[in-house]
Amino acid sequence: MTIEEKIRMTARCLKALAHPTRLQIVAVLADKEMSVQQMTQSLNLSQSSMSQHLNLLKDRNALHSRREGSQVFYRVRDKKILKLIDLMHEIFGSPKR
Amino acid sequence: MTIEEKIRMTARCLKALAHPTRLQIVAVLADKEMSVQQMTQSLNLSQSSMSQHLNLLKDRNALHSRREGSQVFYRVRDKKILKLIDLMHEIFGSPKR
DNA sequence: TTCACCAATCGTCTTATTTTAATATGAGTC
DNA sequence: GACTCATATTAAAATAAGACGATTGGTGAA
Repeated sequence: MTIEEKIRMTARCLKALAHPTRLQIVAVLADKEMSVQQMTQSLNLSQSSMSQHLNLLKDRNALHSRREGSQVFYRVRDKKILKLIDLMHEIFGSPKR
Repeated sequence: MTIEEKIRMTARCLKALAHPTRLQIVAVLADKEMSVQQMTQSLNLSQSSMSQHLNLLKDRNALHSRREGSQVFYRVRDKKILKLIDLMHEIFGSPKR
């Protein structure tokens, strides 16, 4: 993997987290797994949108999914992601405007 | 600041880093400051684009700038940002595809 | 197999982001 | 002031991302 590829890759993954809804998803999944419909309700978003966000996060290796019957449960794949978000708050904690 | 605002704020700052060019900028500025033209050359980008990316990063508190005569030098405002990027690599290091 | 339920995908509309070219500002020199 | 070089700003066009309804797919129950 060239350095350019690595950079594109990292940007791609950052982008996955760089959306309010997806940050909320990760926050909600911080300590438990949830089904798509549970999240659809609790974050008040259409099922379609929710599914797309979840799929994106999964594709970028942020989430893991598990099917149980007709439901699909998602959870955070790596707790380090939560650490990353904390670090974000720490760095950009005091808003400029 | 409500929790929703905090989340929007964090997403906003993550978005600032979630672009290949801006990641490169931060990487290049990791250990030194550089003028706009130096970066324009070394990253092979138009002056206008570079200026806009730099301004975005500055607006999000990621960079700091200093004018010296007709030139403007940029540097990373907070070394923690570099830590953040390292953590990114660590988490998303092994690409899925 | 048919139905009901949950999730994923598709098509489209809307909105946001990025790039480019053109123009403007600002500093230093003559 | 006029001129040059370095940055910044603006406006337009190109591209990417997001939302939502409708459709499709998969699962289990009757």
